[in-house]
Amino acid sequence: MKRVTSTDVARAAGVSRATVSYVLNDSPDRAIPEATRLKVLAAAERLGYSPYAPARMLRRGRSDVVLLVLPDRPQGPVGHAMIEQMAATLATRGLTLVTHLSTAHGPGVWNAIAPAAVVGGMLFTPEQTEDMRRAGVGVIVPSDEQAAEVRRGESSWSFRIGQAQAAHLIELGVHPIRYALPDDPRLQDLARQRLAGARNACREAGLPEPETAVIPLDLAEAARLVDGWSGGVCAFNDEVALAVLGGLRAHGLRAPDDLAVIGADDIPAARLAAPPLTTVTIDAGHIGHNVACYVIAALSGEPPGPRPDADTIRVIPRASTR
Amino acid sequence: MKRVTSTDVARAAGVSRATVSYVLNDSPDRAIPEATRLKVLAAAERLGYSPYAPARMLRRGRSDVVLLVLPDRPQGPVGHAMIEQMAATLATRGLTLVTHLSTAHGPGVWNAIAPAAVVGGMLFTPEQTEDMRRAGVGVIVPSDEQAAEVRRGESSWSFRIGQAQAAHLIELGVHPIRYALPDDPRLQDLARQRLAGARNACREAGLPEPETAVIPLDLAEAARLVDGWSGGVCAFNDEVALAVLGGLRAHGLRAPDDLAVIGADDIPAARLAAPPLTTVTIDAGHIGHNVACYVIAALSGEPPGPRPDADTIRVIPRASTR
DNA sequence: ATGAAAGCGCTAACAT
DNA sequence: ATGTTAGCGCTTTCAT
Repeated sequence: MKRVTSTDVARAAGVSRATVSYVLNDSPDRAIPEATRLKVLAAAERLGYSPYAPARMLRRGRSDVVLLVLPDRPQGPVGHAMIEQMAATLATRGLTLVTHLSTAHGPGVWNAIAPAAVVGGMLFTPEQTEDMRRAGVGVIVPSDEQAAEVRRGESSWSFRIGQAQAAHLIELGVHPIRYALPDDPRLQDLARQRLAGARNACREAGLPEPETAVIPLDLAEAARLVDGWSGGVCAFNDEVALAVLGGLRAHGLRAPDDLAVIGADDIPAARLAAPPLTTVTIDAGHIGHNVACYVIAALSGEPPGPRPDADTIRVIPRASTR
Repeated sequence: MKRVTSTDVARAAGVSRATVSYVLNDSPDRAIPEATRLKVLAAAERLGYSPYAPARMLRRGRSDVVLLVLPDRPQGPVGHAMIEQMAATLATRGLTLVTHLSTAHGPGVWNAIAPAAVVGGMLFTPEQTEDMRRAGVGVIVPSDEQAAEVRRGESSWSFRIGQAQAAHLIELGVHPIRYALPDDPRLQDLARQRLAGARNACREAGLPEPETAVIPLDLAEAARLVDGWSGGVCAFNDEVALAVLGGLRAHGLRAPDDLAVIGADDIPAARLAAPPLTTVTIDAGHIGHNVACYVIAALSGEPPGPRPDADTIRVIPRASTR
């Protein structure tokens, strides 16, 4: 299978390679008569020509690819919607989004695809950042400053999810408040951030720190662990919340009377649980769009736009609280 | 931010660019004395050199990137494990896996990254295949023959999942058997295949075709729709199954006594449901590994290996049947 | 209005 | 054992 090059198109159209390039990129300040234009376009179409990306990149010194590096954990519907919206927004500027799981097999992906920008679904190590810089990546998200904010626990969406959960329980006057952690090692980073948010909400309300417990996704174990609990519990996510609900059921108890339970992420199973699970959700599309806009701005050297609004997080009250 | 090139390394090491290239790719049948080798390696390390992918691709005429194109629907834990394992296996051969959502914003991704192979999480249109060929993609999965098999409903894993569900119910002597479909439009293709598998199992057992019903992920709706059902139901996936279970509960009925329910995918919520949900699961790691091996073989021009074994699909019996 | 030619960074065939 | 050199396919400056 031989590659069709711009030379082929030039020959077929009876013009030079330069002219082909001008037409196909419709270069500004270039006067091409309609006749030639059409000839070239027709030839390109007929031959099924598409410029070879590596050569184009090499010459122009930049790429139209944005790389999203995801942490090694399944993306639920939220993550999916985020990626989808991000890709859509980037596409409006001719940018293509590809993703990669960050299990770090082999060396950095950025070397393999030389993207214009890299967006992290998590924080990067300084070595990684350095490596990306050397690979010629122009824009890195989160930037050093953004990463620092997250590390200080001031800004991440995860933090605010934890906050919203606890705030909801506090508003309901539930007490004491506990925090149920996942046992999956891949979720520990996220859990730390969400927990920090919940702690913060308690502190601000003048309440004691929530007690924490690791709840595996196993009915028998969960039942054992929730024995004697009362008040309310913020679960790391909906799955952990379902485990708590199940543990409760095993004792013949139920939410919210015996224990108020709030989850996070609003997975489909949440609304179908017994009882339906109160949860916290995040406007994934909005976030995806925002990130994409940030990348686009940064790539064109513009100053970073305003921070995304705070109203992307919402409690969805259902029967497991209230 | 200036790019570090092999010229810089050559200068720093006091050798030619060719030597640098030889050392870094440790080219076979090239005798490089240890002394030079170390000098070059040290210089490269110190300067933080990494070869520029586009230039390398241009010269070698091939890429080390494999592109996985996913259909526009959230990947559960199964999809995630599959991708993860596939990436791991590919990495052992120096191949990097990147993924892309196939919502077809803009033109094909393959033009943007010129991958060595493209693997589809779904079928490609003939136009897409043609486009990929022209973009120089060497290996395409599914191949035309594989795609034809899937279209004939003979081979896809989805088909076999449906089959396994119905077979389990049949073995239990449950009757009649229904099939519960999802209402998410993004799942219709998959649903068709799984349903076909269930139909096939019924036919082979000499049973009538299962009646179908679309069950939205909403308790009230589900309750209305399952009213009067008896026997057993194969749900498209665990979420639909949870809706059925919820609908049953609303009538004060329960599985398996009033209706046997079997799901698919074994999402975490399945084992936490009331009652715990019988489901069908697939050995994602095994599949990911197989696909990767197929790609590796095809890239080296070898004949395609043997078909993956059939034992990657398993019923996990829990309380909602039996 | 169009073409000729240089060169992006890299590898590999061919010297030396 | 190492260096010289010719492109890979593309865009773009400069000439015509």
